[in-house]
Amino acid sequence: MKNSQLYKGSLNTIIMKLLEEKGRMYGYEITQKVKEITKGELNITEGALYPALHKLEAEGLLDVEVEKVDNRLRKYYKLTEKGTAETVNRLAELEEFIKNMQTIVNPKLSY
Amino acid sequence: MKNSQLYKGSLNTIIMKLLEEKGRMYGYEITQKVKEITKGELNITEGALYPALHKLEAEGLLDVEVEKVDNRLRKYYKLTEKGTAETVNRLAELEEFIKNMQTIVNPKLSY
DNA sequence: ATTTTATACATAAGAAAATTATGTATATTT
DNA sequence: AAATATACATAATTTTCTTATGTATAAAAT
Repeated sequence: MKNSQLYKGSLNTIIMKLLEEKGRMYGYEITQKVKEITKGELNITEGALYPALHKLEAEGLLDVEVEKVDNRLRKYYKLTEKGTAETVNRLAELEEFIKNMQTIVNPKLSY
Repeated sequence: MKNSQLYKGSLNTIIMKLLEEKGRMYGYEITQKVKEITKGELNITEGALYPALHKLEAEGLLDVEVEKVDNRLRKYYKLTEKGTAETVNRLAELEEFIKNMQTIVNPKLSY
């Protein structure tokens, strides 16, 4: 894994944003999608992903539906109403975060 | 503290970038500068800052000079040669990270 | 035909990085 | 005189992740 520690704390936001966009996804699908989007730069580990999904579900932000496809189990996750509302906040936070970090990296461009 | 969890993992990069820019800074000054830059959004806690500075120093990325100003102690930190070189890498990682996160938030703008 | 890789879930042990709480001390403001 | 600001520090705990391991089926490669 060549993930820099910068990604720490961003996993929940990433999951929620993808679910907002795609409607529903299963765990493995999320890891592949993120790998694709980041051109292989961010590889979400299973040890991080599954506990994160379980926690979001426990918090009432995600709903899960189990399906069997090709004789293999899939757990499809989607945002609850509460999760959808919270996603708005998380994305606003992310945009602020990006803006702030850009200001730190390149203070000249910030006005 | 209203810090979102997104900032987790970015403290070292923030410290190093500020030191690259200002030459040398002391701990408290760093917290104030970051608060100013982010318009109060990011408040670095002392419990995070001081251990981080000590670790960067132990890794040979920072040098420290103790000074007494107005009868109060200040520990001025600056990048070592190794630290300056490493800062280049960290900033490149940060730019990649920001790019990737932007792609996730706004997939339409990414091509 | 058998081994490896891919798909698909899960959890436990440990590490890393933060929060929260607490402590010391001086200077300034209310 | 009390509260806030400046300036450092660390210990206990929590959060989040990595690493390692486990189960099981399907597809691809040797």
